[in-house]
Amino acid sequence: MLQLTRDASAYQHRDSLTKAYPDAVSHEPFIASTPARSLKYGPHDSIFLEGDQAGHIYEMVEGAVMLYKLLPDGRRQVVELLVPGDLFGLTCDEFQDCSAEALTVVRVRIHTREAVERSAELQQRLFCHARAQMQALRDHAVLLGRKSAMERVASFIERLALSSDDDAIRLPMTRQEIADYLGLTIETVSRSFSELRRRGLVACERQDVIRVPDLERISELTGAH
Amino acid sequence: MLQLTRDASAYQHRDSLTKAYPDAVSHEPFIASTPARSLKYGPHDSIFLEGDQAGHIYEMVEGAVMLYKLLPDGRRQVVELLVPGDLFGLTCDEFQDCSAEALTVVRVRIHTREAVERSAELQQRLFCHARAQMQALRDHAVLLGRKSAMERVASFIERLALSSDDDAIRLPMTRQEIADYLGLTIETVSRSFSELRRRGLVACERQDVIRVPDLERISELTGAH
DNA sequence: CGATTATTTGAAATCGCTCAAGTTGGGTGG
DNA sequence: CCACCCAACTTGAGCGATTTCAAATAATCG
Repeated sequence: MLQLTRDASAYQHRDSLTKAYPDAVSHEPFIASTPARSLKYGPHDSIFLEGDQAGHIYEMVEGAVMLYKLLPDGRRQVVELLVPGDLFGLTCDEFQDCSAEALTVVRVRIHTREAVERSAELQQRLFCHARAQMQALRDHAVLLGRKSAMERVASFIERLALSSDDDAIRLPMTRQEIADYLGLTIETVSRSFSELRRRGLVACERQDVIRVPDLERISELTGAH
Repeated sequence: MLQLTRDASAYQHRDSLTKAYPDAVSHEPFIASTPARSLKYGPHDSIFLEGDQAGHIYEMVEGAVMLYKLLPDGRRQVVELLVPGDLFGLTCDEFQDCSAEALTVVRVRIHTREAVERSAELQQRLFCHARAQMQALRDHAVLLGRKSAMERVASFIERLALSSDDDAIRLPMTRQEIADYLGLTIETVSRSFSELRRRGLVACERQDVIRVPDLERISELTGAH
């Protein structure tokens, strides 16, 4: 039976957004019992689009995926970043309410609705997962509604750094994708990174690999401390 | 068993944010089977605070509630508006991740976690409800991250108007609360309303009651059409 | 190595914010 | 019932953070 226990563990293993290099971050299957189909995507591959028939449940095994929505004039807002262990694609509706695109090489396992309906344990984890994602969305609403550009970028780096076990943090997204996630323009994101570099708070090895010598000083800039 | 069916009905009855006057919008119990405790709050009463022990599940029966988060320096972001039929207060964690405050006179029914764990039908509705709230949060992320001030206000009015059966729409929130919901300042919200009034797109009877003669023209301003 | 794309930087414009008065309106008590 | 009061709202002026527009530079991939 679905237990509404105080268990955040289902959302703890947020790792591979951050791995310096996306070498096989394997992840034990979320849904062990099912003969699930496995799929692989390359960077920038579309997984599904807003409005698509919502068929099954995707379980992240490796890589990073973004969920985004578009306005008719082309403005884009990235609403979620997904890493191994995360689930997505499940709606109560008939259709997807946002689009999903692979940021890196991505492996997902695909489960049918029926498989989910059969497994009580799965339902519980699914539910807790939804709650955790909701918490993340609320935090993101605070970021989008109330934080300055620098605070947004610092929050983003802090999140990556916290979930990284490596010293070098790989940015899984282009500047444009980061901008669309943080509700900024690409130029503002770039300027914020430059400013942090100038201040010695981040070091860039390559465009997409950064080092954070002192995470504490980044955290002070997030607005949440 | 928890059915992951394509059923958005659990989230359809968004009504009383909009009733011109909050006269007893009664709502059939979401959870019929439980001997649930009922509670009443007045406008601006706090229901719980971020960090409070997360005990039970609240079911909205009457009125409107806002969920919000604060940054340490006092900046506030309203992350959700709740109306009869909505559920809140349920976390996977031990603690509330945001605060809840009554906007109007509010009646809620309170259920224990145990009661929820006993009812399969309830779990399903709870789950679908969480999905629907998530969709709302994603839409709100688009608003906060990508829409102009006028587009935000128009989106807000459109939402109220769509869920209103009356011609007169009662704003259940002060300008400050609207501002904190839309990620703006109180002055910007006020100026946007004035601009809409000047253009004849809304008429104000009182500060907190407006009329929308032509909803179509408001919709054109939301950025989503 | 060259072409192409992504990123950075600069300068100017703009939208929304801040600060500072006014104004309105609803409620209260005389 | 009216005058007053207080809080909520509106309006104005100036400022500033972020965007926009335009190049320049750097990185990536054949």
